[in-house]
Amino acid sequence: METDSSPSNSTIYDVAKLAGVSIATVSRVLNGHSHLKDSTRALVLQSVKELQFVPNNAARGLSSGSKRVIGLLFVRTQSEDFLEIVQESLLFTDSVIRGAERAASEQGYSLLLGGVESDRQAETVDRMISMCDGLVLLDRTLSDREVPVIARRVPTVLLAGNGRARSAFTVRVDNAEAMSRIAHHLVLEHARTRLAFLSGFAASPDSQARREGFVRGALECGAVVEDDPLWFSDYTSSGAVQVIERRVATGAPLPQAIACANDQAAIGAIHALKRSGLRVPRDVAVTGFDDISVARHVSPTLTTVHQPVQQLGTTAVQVLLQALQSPKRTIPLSTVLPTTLMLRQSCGCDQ
Amino acid sequence: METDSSPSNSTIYDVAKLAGVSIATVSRVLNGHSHLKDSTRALVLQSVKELQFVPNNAARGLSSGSKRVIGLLFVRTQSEDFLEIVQESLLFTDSVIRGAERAASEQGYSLLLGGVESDRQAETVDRMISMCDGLVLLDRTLSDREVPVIARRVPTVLLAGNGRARSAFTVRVDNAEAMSRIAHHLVLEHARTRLAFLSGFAASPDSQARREGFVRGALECGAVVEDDPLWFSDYTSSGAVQVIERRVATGAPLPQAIACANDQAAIGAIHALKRSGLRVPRDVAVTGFDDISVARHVSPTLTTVHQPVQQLGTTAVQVLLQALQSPKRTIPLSTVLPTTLMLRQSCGCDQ
DNA sequence: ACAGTAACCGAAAGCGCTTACAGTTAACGC
DNA sequence: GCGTTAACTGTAAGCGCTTTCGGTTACTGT
Repeated sequence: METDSSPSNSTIYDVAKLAGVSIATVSRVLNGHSHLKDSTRALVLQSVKELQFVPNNAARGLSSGSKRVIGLLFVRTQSEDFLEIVQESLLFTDSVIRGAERAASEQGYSLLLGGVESDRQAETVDRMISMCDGLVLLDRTLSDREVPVIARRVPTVLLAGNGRARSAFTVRVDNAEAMSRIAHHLVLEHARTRLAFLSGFAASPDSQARREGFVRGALECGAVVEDDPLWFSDYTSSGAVQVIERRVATGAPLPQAIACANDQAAIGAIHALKRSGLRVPRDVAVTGFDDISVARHVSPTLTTVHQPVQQLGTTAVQVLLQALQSPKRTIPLSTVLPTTLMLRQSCGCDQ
Repeated sequence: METDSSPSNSTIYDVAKLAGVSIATVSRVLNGHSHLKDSTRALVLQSVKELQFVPNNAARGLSSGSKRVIGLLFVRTQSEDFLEIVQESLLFTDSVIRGAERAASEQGYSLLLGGVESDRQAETVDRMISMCDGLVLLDRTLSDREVPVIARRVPTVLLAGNGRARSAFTVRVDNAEAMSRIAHHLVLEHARTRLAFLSGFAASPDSQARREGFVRGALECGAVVEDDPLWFSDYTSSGAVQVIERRVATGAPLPQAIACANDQAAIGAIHALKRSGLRVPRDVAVTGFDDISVARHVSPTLTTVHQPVQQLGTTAVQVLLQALQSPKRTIPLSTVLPTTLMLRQSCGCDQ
């Protein structure tokens, strides 16, 4: 039993003694119960202030069963090198954290951070479980196999998954729907009928959903999407440059519009197209996804899809807290947040 | 007493019963004590695995006095509007958070986030104190008056303060030293003798320290720094533009070099100078501070000072953990991390 | 064979709270 | 005046761990 290094803080007993009441009464005052004489309450509060008393949260948690902490698990990027994609995911995670922290704080909860590295996963997860009332998992932090195991042990919300998981609550944006809207826009507003989708990692659920939505949207308007493994890339600008160069080298006429899985790729694609002497959007329209901050500063400005990133975090926490506070009431298993189409120059709008 | 919503987790008693030992033995196994028969240890570990037992951290904290949580207090930006300066401080805080989380995790601690809004300060602070073994305070999260009060109640590390606080441990970069080096560089390498410093907020300790170091460095080399209230600004690009415009309007010959309190201001200054028909760095050299990501992409590329932001977070946590773990040993009250001069085009280097 | 010792383990006392339950008092109606 | 109720407050039993202290073995050496 090691003693606190700081001047040992006062306890509820000290407050009770000073106020001349029982600890039960102090506790009731602290927790805002009714049926307390105003004079008693005032007396207790006075003593609390005098002693600078702050209840010990560990004791509180132990006794009440609720620790008032929720945990956020995310992938901790290994190194500090600033590859584009790392930087991007960094911003995404950070914004989610901000949103989550705010939402938790609003309800008197705190947010505990758990960065997961591929090794020592289990350790971190166990630590988080032991400390939190519930968890928010960023997508792809844990493998699909593990999520249900966790979810069975502690209330869990999955963030930005593909929405298929039925083991935990899910909060996400509708990637497919957004891309479908882009397809419609390109076909119906800009009369592009030969299209292509530049994918991110083939294994990425986000990329898959975006592709799927785009193809569906295109078909709905009678357009076609090139189907060639050539179009699979890796979310980076340089990856996109390569794809465009190879595609140009085939000699076949290019599609009239290229939708990219994210903004970085779109920027790379535009760059490569220009270098091949093509005009964007006149010859080829290009769109992105994410609405990163430079999207409105490149030339042409980039048409893309804006995700409410902070709100994803906020909503995840709100769903989790609801689940914690009313386990009985059924809460929708999946929450979908709306995206916003940012129509700018690269699709042909806003010239 | 509310019951856990999830299938009530097993306790140390369950493990003990299953293994046929006492809870004391289980506890000892869990905490890696010696003097345990190997067979007993194995038996207990087997039971732990079987029951998926994870010790309740609240109970642990209550009993041992150490919660294995450290808290990070930062200013929560109010709105989601992305003013330049907000964006920048956002990145700074986020990087610190990343660094702190990593360092905490490495020692088996978790990081608890506490975003402070101007109202409801006390509430957040109390919550953090009640949950954490120690706190890291980002600079200017709390007023100077409050820091000592907190520090007296719980071990505290101040991040990026001016190093004057003697009430708590401090981790920071040496703003003054870095700016002094810049002054030396401008004078000795580029032969600029008439200089100016474009300040941030007048009240900002960072800005003050940077100005002080710059002036000192300039004097050391026999150069002079313009001393005119005109040069006080607000860390923003537009603020810097105004300053330059007013300064140009005076008709007096401009200084040969302008050191700015941060990169945003430097970028604004360069913009304004160019618009007035001046060449950077030929006519006027300009430098920044922070090394934001666009610094290497503007034209001319920006000479500036790079801070090890993640490492600030990491170091703060390490100092705090040392203080927690060995309260007896004296730990240096102030830790100063080195900065790196990024010499690029805007000072005249690297043409 | 027996004290002495080391190695190992269990009993039990808390850590600082919350809350069920059991008072105690004051006010009220008849 | 006496039961009845409402409004308060106190007593005490835990919550699930860690750790002190002491007890039980199982070896030593003689």
